[in-house]
Amino acid sequence: MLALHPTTAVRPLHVKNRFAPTLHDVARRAGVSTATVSRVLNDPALVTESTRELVLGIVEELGYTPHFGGRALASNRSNTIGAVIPTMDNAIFARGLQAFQETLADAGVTLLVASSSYDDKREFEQIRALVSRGIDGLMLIGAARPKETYTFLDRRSIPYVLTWNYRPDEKVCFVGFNNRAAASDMARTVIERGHRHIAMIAGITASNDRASDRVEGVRDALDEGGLSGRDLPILESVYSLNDGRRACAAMLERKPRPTALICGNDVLAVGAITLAKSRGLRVPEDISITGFDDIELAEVIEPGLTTVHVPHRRMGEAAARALLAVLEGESNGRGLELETQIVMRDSLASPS
Amino acid sequence: MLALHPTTAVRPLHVKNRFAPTLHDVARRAGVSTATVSRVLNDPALVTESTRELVLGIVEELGYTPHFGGRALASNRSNTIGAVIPTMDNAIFARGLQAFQETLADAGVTLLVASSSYDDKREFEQIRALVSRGIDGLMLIGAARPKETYTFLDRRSIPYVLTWNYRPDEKVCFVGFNNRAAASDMARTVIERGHRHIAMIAGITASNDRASDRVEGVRDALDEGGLSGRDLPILESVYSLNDGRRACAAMLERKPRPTALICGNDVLAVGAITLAKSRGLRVPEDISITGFDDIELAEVIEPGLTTVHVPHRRMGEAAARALLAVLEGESNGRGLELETQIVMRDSLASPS
DNA sequence: TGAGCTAATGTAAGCGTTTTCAGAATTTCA
DNA sequence: TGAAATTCTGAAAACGCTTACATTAGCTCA
Repeated sequence: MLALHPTTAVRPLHVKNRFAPTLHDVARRAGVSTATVSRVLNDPALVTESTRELVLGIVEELGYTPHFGGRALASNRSNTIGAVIPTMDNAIFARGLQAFQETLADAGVTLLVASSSYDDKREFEQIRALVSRGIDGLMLIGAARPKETYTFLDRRSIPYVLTWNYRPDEKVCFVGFNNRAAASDMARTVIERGHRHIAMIAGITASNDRASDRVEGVRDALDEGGLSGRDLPILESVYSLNDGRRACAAMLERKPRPTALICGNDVLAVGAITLAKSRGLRVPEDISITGFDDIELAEVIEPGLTTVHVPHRRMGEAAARALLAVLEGESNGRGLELETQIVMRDSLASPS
Repeated sequence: MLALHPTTAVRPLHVKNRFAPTLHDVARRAGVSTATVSRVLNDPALVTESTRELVLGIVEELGYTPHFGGRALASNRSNTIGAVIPTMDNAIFARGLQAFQETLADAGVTLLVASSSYDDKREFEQIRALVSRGIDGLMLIGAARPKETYTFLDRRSIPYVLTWNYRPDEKVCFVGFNNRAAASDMARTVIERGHRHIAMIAGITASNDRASDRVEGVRDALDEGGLSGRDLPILESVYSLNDGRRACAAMLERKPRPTALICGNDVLAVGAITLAKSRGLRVPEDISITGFDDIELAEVIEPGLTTVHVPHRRMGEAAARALLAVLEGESNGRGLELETQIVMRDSLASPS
């Protein structure tokens, strides 16, 4: 057997489902055919009330649960939708995903979640795993991934929705918000406050269109405001408080010191705020700091974080509905753009 | 590349999907039998090198992915483990779950996640859905659920692990920490600081053994410290900042006003801190507040939250390993108790 | 009454895999 | 060299379910 994966090579010893009753068991016990039992379960209207009750009783008594494999095989339908997110350990995805799942559950559709650890190859593997499980549709985060991934999906004709971003000019089905425009708005607000020395701490932009679009958005605003977008000092940083602190520390070394720090997400911004304060700087008097996402942290930190509010729950719901519509055959597959909103708290002010 | 274009995307409900290549397609193209292709994929050593390479080439060329349903049906095995958590939108579960999934992925096992919205019935439904998908094992949060759920799992002989709690005297397989003892430690620490007027804001204890064990732990410590555990003022509250604020406001009305507020989790504690501050109280000088979990928020709030640190990632990993061990038949199914630790920050001090 | 409906149920053919068993090809060794 | 042992490979039978089609039962109405 495979030496590479010794753990999987060893087959489970216990004999599974030895006691799992089958459709056939139910049918025999009820004295009807398997077809009838199947109908009771899938399309009860086709069956007389008395038979239905009889069968349901037996189902209950035996604790019967349909075997998904058999069902998927026979019907080529799974009532299942998949989602691949970069990581579960991130408040941003969690909220939207929870809403996505709730909307799906209300429609009787099961959600399977997998995570890619921000790795294109891993994402592809996970997509394959989901597809092989017969998912009827797929939700993905953002648009940046290898062409092969899309080719695979198209070849299998799996409908998919891209979320957490919206790009007006692309033909893919986005259900999300315009990261570039939103970041641009935020930067414009900063510029309007009178800041001229602006720096940015961005998320990692490789394979991450949300992060890179936010960078572009900030550059757009700078250019527009008569500052050079190309010369914007940028540091890319992993999504964690400590990395936000580190990046902020580096930015504070610059001469002249930036009077405003635009951060690619709230976690980085909060990290930056805590570092600035620990260095004896007052926020926003000595340095303004802005975020993006509006997670819980933004409201709790002192000073309150001025940031871009993203309607995560609404986005999750809308993505679910878009996918459900396609499955019902009642969608033209057009996407949906959601509005973001700048939340003014206390971390942004005019430079003194 | 219209993702949701109806003509290509919608699989008419009764028409078989003509796009996915099957084992048979691969076999025919390679000029071998389906048995050989299956062997190439599952047990390559059984096949001559030349045949193997030929087949693998075709697999690649066709973009073949085995159909999970067929496989599950034929082999009665799925290399899949399920998890049902109360909600995805909660930092506490997210971190442990991510670690759980990573450990599983390293072993070539897929994780299916479902969420129950803290509802016993819904949890049972989700478990059924997972079981019908042929999961080989299951992870659940806590121990409090109807007997029927356990009966069902036992009848199906699905091995399961209970996490986020550990109860020394029960013979179920727990991989977690002793909530009761940890809460007791925290309360003892508070008492040792000299507090006599202590109140508690707990999570909702119904169907939630973590929350109720924490309450019991605090009561234990009070009794032990010569204060009456039975008389502990308690408010139960949903997991959210605002509900924490509301509960704290109510507690501040009490005469005499508590000098210490023990909270069942960090979110409630942070909510309580922000409310206390907004009422002009100083924390910890006027009122001490403690939490439980040690999420990111605890480190960022001012003052830093004194709380119980839970090794979420280690717990997720350990739970995964425990389950994997059972699947390989090399485990007696005994659990594992992890240590928690009190993290002293600044929100706890002696009463003035 | 019975022809002609409709409604309810049954029969049986797959769906895509794995796996047992048997046969073919190759190697070994007396 | 030929029989026996050893590899490979293929045919075909499951696995649990859905569903097209066939059949039967229960009506209506002339």
